[in-house]
Amino acid sequence: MTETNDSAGRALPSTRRSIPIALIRAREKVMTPIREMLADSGITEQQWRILRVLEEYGAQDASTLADRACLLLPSQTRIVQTLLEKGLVTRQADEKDRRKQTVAITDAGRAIIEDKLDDAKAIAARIEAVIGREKLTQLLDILEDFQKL
Amino acid sequence: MTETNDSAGRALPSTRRSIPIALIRAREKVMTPIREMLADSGITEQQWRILRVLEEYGAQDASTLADRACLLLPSQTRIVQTLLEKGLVTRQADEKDRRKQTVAITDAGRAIIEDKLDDAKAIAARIEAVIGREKLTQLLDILEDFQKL
DNA sequence: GCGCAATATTTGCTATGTTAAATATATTCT
DNA sequence: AGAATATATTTAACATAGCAAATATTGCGC
Repeated sequence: MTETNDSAGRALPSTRRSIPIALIRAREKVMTPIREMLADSGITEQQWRILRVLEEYGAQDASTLADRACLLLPSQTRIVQTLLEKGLVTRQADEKDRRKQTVAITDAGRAIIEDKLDDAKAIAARIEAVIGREKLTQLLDILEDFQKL
Repeated sequence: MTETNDSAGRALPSTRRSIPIALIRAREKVMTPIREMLADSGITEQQWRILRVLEEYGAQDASTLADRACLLLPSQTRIVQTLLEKGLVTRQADEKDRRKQTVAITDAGRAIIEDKLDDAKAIAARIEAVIGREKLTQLLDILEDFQKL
């Protein structure tokens, strides 16, 4: 028996089959065209995520937004600040609980999403064409399992 | 027909089934215990990747190292600089082509890997226990397909 | 109703990610 | 050989990631 990668062995699995590295590599490939798409709008990937979540779910407090956009709260705070300066979102304290900040997308923000809609869909379609719808579904399901960790 | 997520429709797929977001979320879950493992060594996740690659493949030039550790060259440069200061790697210009920088791990660097070996393997084992070996293999295979993008 | 623990968000600091420009060395072409 | 070009790496500049500490409110218990 060849024993190249026994988890009880002395060595760690090869970095070629490392889950963390594989996740980064795949993500890098997926994001490259998305960043290109956003470049001429002066919008970053994370700013785009926040706009998308706000459009999809409507106005919401900072914590919920950070969770949905998959950002840490400190990052979210700063990104929302730059989006405020760009006039793409609004932010105001909750009436009932003033600790909470409610963030909402503006028409200008919606306009950016609208503007990139076709490009974004083309990118998604290309991914599906290359990977295949079935594998993408499998992938999403497996990735969801990681939340159990 | 319900038409919740038609790629020819008006809207983008829900952020809940977004590949980029799913990849980040999964990665975050995987990395949390690894960061904890490394915290007391004062080593970051990326520094750990560089050490691991150097140990696995031996001394190599900067570009190869960056590619294998899945880092952009500018990041790699800075990280190697801090690893140099910590005495965990060495760096010297290639004799034949002085543009190239050859990076190698030191004994002190190897000692850190050695030190974390059991922890790292325990983390890997836990992931395999939760996700299952078969799904992990599927995952790695699907993620590899993304390189075709 | 005041003091105090709990909650929600922001700030500060260091390390990376990302892109573009700068450096340094090699190679090619004439 | 010398200029132009190509390659390898580093720097610079700005945005985000991640962690710890600071702020601001709220809710609770006495």
